[in-house]
Amino acid sequence: MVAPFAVLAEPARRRILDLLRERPRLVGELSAELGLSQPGTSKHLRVLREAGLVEVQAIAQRRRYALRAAPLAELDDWLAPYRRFWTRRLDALERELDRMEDA
Amino acid sequence: MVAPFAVLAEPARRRILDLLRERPRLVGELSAELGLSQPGTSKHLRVLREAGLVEVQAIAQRRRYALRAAPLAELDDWLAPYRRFWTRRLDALERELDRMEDA
DNA sequence: CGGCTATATAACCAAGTAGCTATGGTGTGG
DNA sequence: CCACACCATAGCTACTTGGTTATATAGCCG
Repeated sequence: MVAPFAVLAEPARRRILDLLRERPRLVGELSAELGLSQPGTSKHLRVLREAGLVEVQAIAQRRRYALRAAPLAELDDWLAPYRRFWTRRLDALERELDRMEDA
Repeated sequence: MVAPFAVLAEPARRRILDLLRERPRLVGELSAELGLSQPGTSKHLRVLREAGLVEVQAIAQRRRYALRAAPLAELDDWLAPYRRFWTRRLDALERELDRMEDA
């Protein structure tokens, strides 16, 4: 139940979640798509599992991993109070772009 | 221009941003509030600076650090496609809580 | 100018970790 | 029931990193 920040610091793990967002996958599929060794993939999956970010379904000797996005809410909560800081800037940028289009 | 994920994996750095969200601060203030050594604090500030998450203003021999939230948008972008996955669950939870209140 | 304050950088160390290969466990299918 | 496929874990290594102390740089003030 480590904060998801540390878990998501690893690009490979973000990539796994991106893939699972599409549909659940077997370890072998993930390993192939990541271009990573099978044990390496399993290690990342373990971290994600312990963080509650994925759930496993056993199908014979296979393991189907699926996304569990709930813990990401914690990340969103941390982010929330910052949102107004950059939306302002984006608004300013948009106005700037609009001005450039006019010219 | 490292992805902000790795930068924010460190609790001390998230704490720094939280403090700067309130108001800009000097290194000494941050060091004190974090309970960290001054060099340690400076090291974190360097990482945040290189990630574009803070900006510095020199005042004599002091350094006033301020929040620059723009790079957090990248984090928000990554998070966006996941949002619908847990809002569903939260909605369900809310309905459940409403039901409990009624009882 | 001399000493003090504020900060950055350097050098070092201990701990964590991501990758690998090797191996173990388990269920399938021929 | 046996050889194989799928996956997890163990064990190793190289690298990264967060913390420290020591030192350098720079500006202030008496």
